[in-house]
Amino acid sequence: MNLPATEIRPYDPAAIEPKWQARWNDTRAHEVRDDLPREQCYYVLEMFPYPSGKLHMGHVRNYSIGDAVARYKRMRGFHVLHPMGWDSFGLPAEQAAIERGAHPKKWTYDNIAYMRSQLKRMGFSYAWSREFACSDPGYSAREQDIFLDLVEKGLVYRKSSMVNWSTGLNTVLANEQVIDGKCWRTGMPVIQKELPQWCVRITHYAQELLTATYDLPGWPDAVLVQQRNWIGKSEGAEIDFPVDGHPGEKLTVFTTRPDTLFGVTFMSIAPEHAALERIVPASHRAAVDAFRAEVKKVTTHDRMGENAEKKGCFSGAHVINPANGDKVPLWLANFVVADYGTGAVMAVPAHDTRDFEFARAYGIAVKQVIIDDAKGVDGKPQSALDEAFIEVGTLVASSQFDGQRSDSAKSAITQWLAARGVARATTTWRLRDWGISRQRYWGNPIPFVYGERSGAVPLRKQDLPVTLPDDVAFDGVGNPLEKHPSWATTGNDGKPLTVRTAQGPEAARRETDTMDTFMESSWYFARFTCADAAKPLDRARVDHWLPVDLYIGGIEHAVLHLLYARFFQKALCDVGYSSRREPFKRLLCQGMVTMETYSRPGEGGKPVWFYPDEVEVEKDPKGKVVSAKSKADRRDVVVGRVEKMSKSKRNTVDPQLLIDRYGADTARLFVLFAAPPERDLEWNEDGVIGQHRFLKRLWTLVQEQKQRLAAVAPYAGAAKDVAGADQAVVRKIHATIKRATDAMEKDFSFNTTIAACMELSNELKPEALSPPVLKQGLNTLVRLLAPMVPHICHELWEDLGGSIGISAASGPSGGDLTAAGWPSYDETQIQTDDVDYPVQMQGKVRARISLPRALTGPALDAAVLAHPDVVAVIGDRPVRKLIVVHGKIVNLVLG
RNA sequence: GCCCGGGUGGCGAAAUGGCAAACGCGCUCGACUUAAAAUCGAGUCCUCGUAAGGGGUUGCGGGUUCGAGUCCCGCUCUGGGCACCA
Repeated sequence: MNLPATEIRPYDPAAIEPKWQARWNDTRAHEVRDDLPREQCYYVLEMFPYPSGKLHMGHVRNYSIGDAVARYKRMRGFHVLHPMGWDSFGLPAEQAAIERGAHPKKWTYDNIAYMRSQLKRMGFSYAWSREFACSDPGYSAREQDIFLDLVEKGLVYRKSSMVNWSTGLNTVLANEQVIDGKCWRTGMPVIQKELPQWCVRITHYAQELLTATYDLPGWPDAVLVQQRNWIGKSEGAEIDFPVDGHPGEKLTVFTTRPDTLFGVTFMSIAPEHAALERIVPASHRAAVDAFRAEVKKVTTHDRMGENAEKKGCFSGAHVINPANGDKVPLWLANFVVADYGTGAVMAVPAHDTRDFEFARAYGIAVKQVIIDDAKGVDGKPQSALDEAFIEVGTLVASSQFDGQRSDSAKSAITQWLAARGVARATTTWRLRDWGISRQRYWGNPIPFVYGERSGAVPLRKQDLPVTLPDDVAFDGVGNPLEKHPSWATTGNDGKPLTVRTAQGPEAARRETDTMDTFMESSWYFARFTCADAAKPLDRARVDHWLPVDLYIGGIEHAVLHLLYARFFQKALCDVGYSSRREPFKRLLCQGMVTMETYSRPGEGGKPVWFYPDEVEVEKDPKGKVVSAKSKADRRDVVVGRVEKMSKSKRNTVDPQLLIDRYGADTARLFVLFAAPPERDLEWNEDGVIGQHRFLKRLWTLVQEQKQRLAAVAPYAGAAKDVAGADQAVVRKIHATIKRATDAMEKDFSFNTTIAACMELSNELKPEALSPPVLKQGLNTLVRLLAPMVPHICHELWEDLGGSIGISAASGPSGGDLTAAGWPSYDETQIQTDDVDYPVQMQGKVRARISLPRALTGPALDAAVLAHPDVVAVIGDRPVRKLIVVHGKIVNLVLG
């Protein structure tokens, strides 16, 4: 009894989506209290965005995943904390100021306003009352408080050191921000420069950061492994080598292979090493100075990158091997890193690949002291090595250690030297302290001042916050704060800035560097638990909500943000703000949204990028782009590789177009359906139409049936009490709920959840079903889809009378969809009475037989063998083996 | 070089060791329409065959198993991370 098409309300997302968004907003539907039992609470968080202008596809994917989880958990009866904010300090704001004169603050907050409206238009269920931006005084000022707490705890120090200097940004970068020797933002070269820096002592937590990675079962292994590699613990020994002809002078090396000590034939040392001043003889001074100058000229990448040439220079000095008294030459080497280990390395060409190459190049002796066990131990070294032997073996030519295996000899040799006071067992870390000084305006000021005579002094908490001046000029060179006429020298009271000393007030100048923006993202998840607190953090609420139950974001943050955040949380504990030492219990790393890039070489080799809609592409039959032309001038552009969508490379697709055309629900459904969350998603929106059709079909079906179903109670009985299509659909309903629930609980495979819902939808044929079963089917679909496509589901739930049907798994009952809850299923309702067993022989299905599910064991075996179709397959051959897997399959092995 | 992923139709992808290709896109045919769009129905891995039906197929080569896309060994291609780190 379908109604005439003209009377059916068409599916109009532009009408129903704003309607529900307004209702959620007006009823503060997604706010949450902080005082409910923790086991009933759930904290789900997506990495907050940098307000770059507008949402991109990666955001839409990230937040659609998070919102589906948040809404699902609410339907399961949890009190869900699902907040959103803005990582709003950062370089692009300043670039905008330089390029088009927009003030960073205005540019940033305009972007936030627009992006907030986009998030609301997507219908994401955030607790908006907790929203903040990192550049808000309420956040940045409290971060300054925390900074002073860290200072007091000894976790911040000032150090002059070689830093990564971005020639593009005129600022310092952390190691993590240097990619292939280039700036991670601009791609411009990074050089080494000596500069005073504020450093945060992340290395203090190196061991804990490492150990705890073995106790984070909710994190993907790939991320944990990356963090372990980054922390880079290596155990070995420091060994002192006296310098020949300089009594009292020694050079200390760090090695992980003390077992090879008797094979040392030279020592290599970093060109920057301070001891060189004292020990290089006059005869070699000029050569050494020339070498050092040459090394200093090139960038770290050119000096030590994968294609860098190994270069060395003999220092003229010799050192004495403490194990055997050998006098070996000291070489400067460009590949020795000054700030790892001790900046000097004992070189064993026979047992180290790099030393071997260096020895070959400079004609230095190779002395073998470890013999490959596999080649037989005859107590003599092989005549000549053609490559370094770096495996475990047996020691030779090593005095009293001859015959020991190299793994046990490590500690034996270390102890022997330690007893003489010339070596110590040591652990060295790859992880360095985090330099946070940035020569930039749009960041959080570092709350220090420099007294004229007394040097760096932290501000007192009552003198905080340090606020940025608004009247600054941007010309793209250096730090605008430094060039401001008065800011650095004026106190909060407007008077000249001073520090107190025993001798009275002393004129002072503010630190003009600002903090690395990774500082802000290192504790925002904690601030969301108590965004209204007067203190930086309210310990009770932080401990109530942390650790975040599920944190969702891009895999590209595996070592940057995710390591800093773990460190910061530990530091916050140690200054008293929390007792939860790990911030994120479970981590879901969504794959990147990728797309081809289009470019042309521009001035100075810097490419000029094109947006996808500025080019016309030609595809091969597989859909791969083979060539492209600019629409503007009809000339070819270079089709680059498929990579992460990013504004700088312009390979972005604006999600707003999708929303405007199909609505937020379709956009959400599509990004969830296109691939499982952790897989990279090469953008192609050909499939969007399928998701839109599905929603439209569901909509139309409900509109057509709602009057017929108005007074009908959904079927709530067992499958066996109905027949035919009804019975099949009841089973399907339970099976679908099971699949959807498993996906939500186990692996967030929304793509298969959606597929399961489509299958159920395809079976809901009104003319074949009784009204109660049809209503149960529609109710179930609406509830299962609600976390992913909330607007249409709320609307349809109303159309269906808001009734409940299958009992809610948990949570209160009522007419509201969220309160109605997630449907539960009954495993026994899924199974049919008979099982269709495929009968397999030699890997091929030869027959299909139907037998009662109740049959098991020997009775089932007998029934299989007696079945006429099986008898026919067997023929007159003997049955060597019969495997019957109950409920699954039959396999015959014939003679 | 080392450490992680991944390789399944024309495409996005499914598949607790148990009937490979569910679901969707695209495509073909049909219905509705003056027509188009929208919508609905049927078909769509390859191959032999008019058909019924047969054979083959998850990057390559081996192995374990009654049974392998799935587990093990070796290779290969590919994406990502780390890297003269002593």
